[in-house]
Amino acid sequence: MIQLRYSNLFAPTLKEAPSDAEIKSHEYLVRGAFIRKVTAGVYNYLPLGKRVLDKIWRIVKEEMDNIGAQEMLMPIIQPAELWKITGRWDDYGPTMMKLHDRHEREFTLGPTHEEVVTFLMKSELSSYKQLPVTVYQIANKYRDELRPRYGLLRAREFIMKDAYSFHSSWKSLDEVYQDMRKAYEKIMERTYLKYLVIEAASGAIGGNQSHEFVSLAPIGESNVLYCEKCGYQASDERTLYKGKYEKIGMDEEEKELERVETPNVKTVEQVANFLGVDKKRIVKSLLYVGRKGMVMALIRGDLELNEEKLKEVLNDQSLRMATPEEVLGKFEVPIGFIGPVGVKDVYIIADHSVKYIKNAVVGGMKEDTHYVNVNLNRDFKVDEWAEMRMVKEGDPCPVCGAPLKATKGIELGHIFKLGTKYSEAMKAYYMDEKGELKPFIMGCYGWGVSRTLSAIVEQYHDDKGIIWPISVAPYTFVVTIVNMNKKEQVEAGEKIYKALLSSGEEVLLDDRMTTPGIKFNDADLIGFPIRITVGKALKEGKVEVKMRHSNERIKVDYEEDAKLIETLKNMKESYKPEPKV
RNA sequence: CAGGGGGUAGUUCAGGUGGAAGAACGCCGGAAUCGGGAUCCGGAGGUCGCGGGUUCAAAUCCCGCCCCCCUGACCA
Repeated sequence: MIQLRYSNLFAPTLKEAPSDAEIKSHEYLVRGAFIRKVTAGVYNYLPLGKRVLDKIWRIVKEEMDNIGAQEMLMPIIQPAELWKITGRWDDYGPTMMKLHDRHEREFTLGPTHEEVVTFLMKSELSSYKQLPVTVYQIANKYRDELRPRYGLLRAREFIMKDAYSFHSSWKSLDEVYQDMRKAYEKIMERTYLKYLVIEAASGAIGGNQSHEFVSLAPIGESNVLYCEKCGYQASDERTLYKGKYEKIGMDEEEKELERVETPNVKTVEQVANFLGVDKKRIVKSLLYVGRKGMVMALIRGDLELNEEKLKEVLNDQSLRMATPEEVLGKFEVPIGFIGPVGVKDVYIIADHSVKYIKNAVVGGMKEDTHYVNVNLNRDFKVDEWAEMRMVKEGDPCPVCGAPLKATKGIELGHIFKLGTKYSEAMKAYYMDEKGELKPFIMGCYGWGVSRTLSAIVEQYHDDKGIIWPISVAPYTFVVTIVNMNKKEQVEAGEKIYKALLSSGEEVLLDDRMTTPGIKFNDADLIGFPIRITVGKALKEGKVEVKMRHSNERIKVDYEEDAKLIETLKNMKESYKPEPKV
């Protein structure tokens, strides 16, 4: 039996919140001695944090093993060549931590492993008889986040479980996809997280499908739209607009095109105020840079453009907004005054909302001017129409039309049917029954393991600290000896501690030579589910047992081990903290 | 990357018009205590982010760099 007493535990708790903690999970994980920052977005896991991490790790591992996924380990350092084959050296580019060796060969610290695993399978699998195969790993990942924050939530180094499956049929992929879905639901249940499974696909295109597993939290960075009427749940980025298009001035006569002075009036808001028109009458012109050059995207002034949709429509993940300098270089017009009128050599793509605006307002293509009374086809042309708006709360549900509701969450899991994107790019083929070479059909499945710690703390805490669900608690019980100078308290504490240990429970004995207040506050902060207080009640032959979540306290006889253990196990059974959401 | 704030003890922070480095908490030793970070006495602990400059003298002024934090994410 391994014994570790609190007096020997490396758990430096903090009374004050660290100055950079903005959210409770970050504050409590640091104060409770679970983690310590090394540098922005990079953390040490202290012994308590490692214990919690191990529990989550084990849950994830067990659920993967249960569905027949095989654990392996892939390298953190990956050569640039692999990423150049799939084009992601540029697509993923800025988010990757890049480095080079002494010979100036380029590498990345892997943000994910599709390239590596596909390359592996390309060399090692050659026949349909060897398929399907699902492999996974739980390992460090690296992303050079624009701005790391929120402790483990948006970190630059983090621990992720990533699984990859290889198939010779879509049906087989679908089976593993469904298995993964169930496994993820089990992980959510075993960590007691309140969650939603949301559609992350923009439509049923060629069997491509994707779901996110989102742990609910107001501070979450995923925006979820859901429909109370039909049960539709999806990320806002992927929700299609299927509502009506408002007609703006469509009953008016087409007026004569006119260029007006709008000194220093740039944003839609400013233009609307300055000219005294509705924002809906303005056509917003956004310039993007992609693989095939520049693209101008148009959308009604009051709407937001959904970049994900644009990238998908144009099939170009490298798409990004042009910089002000690039805009100036292209049109010799500063941002704020560009528009589609007179544009010739730039591809123009427009949201359907633009179709229904007559006598619109657009940038004047000359500093400090705008065009008014602009009309489609007469004054500008559109090369392609698409649905590209960011759907918001209140917009109609794409399935049933009822108004959508919005909520926020933390993305923990993401499962994706990749299809043959990577296998084709990397020429990873197997031979089928007919002797033909076919690209592997693939799926990939991620789970943010380190991030799960934060997600749990976000849902399970109060103003004193963390309230761990037992399945992930660093220890289930803490035995608190109130007065270390009283021999009988020390003896009773030891006795209970050893009895719990030998009955297979995870327990920590707080034998520190310090005041009770410190012990109680640390216990609450760290969040042990059940505290056994060995103190003044000992005179009556009793110890006090306190539940962290409910504050319920009972006194129990401690003399008889068997009975005490039974009582404690019963209390453990009844320990059910409520998620805060 | 842009804009703003900051870097002084383990932590949270004062100090800043140039003139002997501070508080609280924590830590160490001791006393008295022992059911909610309690009290008293004594003590240790700093390259004031790094480098350069100005000066008799720099934490303080100037220049360069690094790091951290906040806001934003080019929505024209």
